[in-house]
Amino acid sequence: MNQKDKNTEELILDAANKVFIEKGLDGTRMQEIADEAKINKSLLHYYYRSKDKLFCEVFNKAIQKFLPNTVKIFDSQKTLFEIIEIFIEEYIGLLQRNPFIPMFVLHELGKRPKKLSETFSHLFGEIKNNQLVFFRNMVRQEIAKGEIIEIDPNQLIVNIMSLCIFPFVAKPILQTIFFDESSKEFKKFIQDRKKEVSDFVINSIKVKK
Amino acid sequence: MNQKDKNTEELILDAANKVFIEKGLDGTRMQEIADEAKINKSLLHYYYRSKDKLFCEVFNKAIQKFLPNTVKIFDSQKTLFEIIEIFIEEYIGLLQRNPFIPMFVLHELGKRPKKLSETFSHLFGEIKNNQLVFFRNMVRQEIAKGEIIEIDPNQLIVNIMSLCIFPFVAKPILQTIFFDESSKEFKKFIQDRKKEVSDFVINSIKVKK
DNA sequence: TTTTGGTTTAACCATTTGGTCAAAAATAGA
DNA sequence: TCTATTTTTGACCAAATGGTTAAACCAAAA
Repeated sequence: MNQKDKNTEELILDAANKVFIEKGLDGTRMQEIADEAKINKSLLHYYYRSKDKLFCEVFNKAIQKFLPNTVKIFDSQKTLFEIIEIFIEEYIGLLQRNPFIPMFVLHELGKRPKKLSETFSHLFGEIKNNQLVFFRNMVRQEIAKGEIIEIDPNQLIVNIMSLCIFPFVAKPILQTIFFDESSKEFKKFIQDRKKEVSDFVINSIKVKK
Repeated sequence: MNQKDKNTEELILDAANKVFIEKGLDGTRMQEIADEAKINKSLLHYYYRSKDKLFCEVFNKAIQKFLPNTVKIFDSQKTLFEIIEIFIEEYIGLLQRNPFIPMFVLHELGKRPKKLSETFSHLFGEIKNNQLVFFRNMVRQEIAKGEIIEIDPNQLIVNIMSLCIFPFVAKPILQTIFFDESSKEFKKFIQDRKKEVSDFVINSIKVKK
């Protein structure tokens, strides 16, 4: 759908998405969203009532993208290593397409952890009770089979998430220190990580026979 | 030095430190800093001229804490594995004592990458030209000696930094999903990571003979 | 005690900001 | 075409915000 064909409501949401994710809730001015959408500021309130309501729409979309959608990947037919490989490749790919979402979501959650955690608890619940349980069981099975070393499944999951997400959160500092501000080299570095991280993790937990 | 014995200038800096790091530049009100320091708002301008100047003082202190001080650790007498072990233990310890610094520094850098990167380029330069060179050479030597597997030193460094820093940036979401909002369990999880991350990294790169 | 210097305060200011409202414009239905 | 409904606009508002200033305060020197 072309930007021109979209109705005002969608134009606003797109603009709000861009500005909020770039500048955060506190750093965003309603006027700036209106300018970005090329519409009158009053329309923001006409369609979304308040800044906070509009923010919630944006945050909701963002956190749904950010939370890994593992339903398709977590498949009992695949080995643990296959699952890890596919997950890392797909999740880094998702972040390549949405590089600012991690900082946006994590920063807003950090500023208002209680309120936002409660509002979106249903999303976390689904992960906690389904996806995490599946993965933890799989890890424990592989440990029992002697395929991987003893490791706390939670630590393993956080390790994998850290390795995928952190470079996007730290992009400016990494680009300065490692790549002399070259965003091209940084992008290549990220692209390489799809394989690097996968190898790094599997190499660490695999039992060599 | 007791808080009561400090002079106004220090009281302000302490208060600014707390509020800025908690709420970020945009989320911070000058009045809130004054309240925190229990002094009149005009004194903020009397001692620090403007919000931006005060912010710079706070950010400068924060980024200096955040950038790993490896001078003492990077010692040619130690093995690479020793260096990695000590670094991870000490750096996670530093973050335990300053848990909000990573999000603060990375978020502000993300919002104004050009301005802040330029202002603090001297700090980055020192790391780039000394500490990183030392570590990269050490990694290449160990690869040549067959002690560790082939790996891009930059990827290894980013892996280590990711594993140390990310849990602090993602604290609220991790605490919700993994530990049912129990900050006690989260703290134990972090404490355990001092050894977990170290093992995870070394296990991944060590050549088994 | 008086003077002098830095320090602290309250009142004040200009601008910004989220938000409202009534009227105008556009659209759809009869 | 005329009417009813929805959409859009610009003027406006109250509160908040960073910042200024003149006067008050206070401790130390003369």
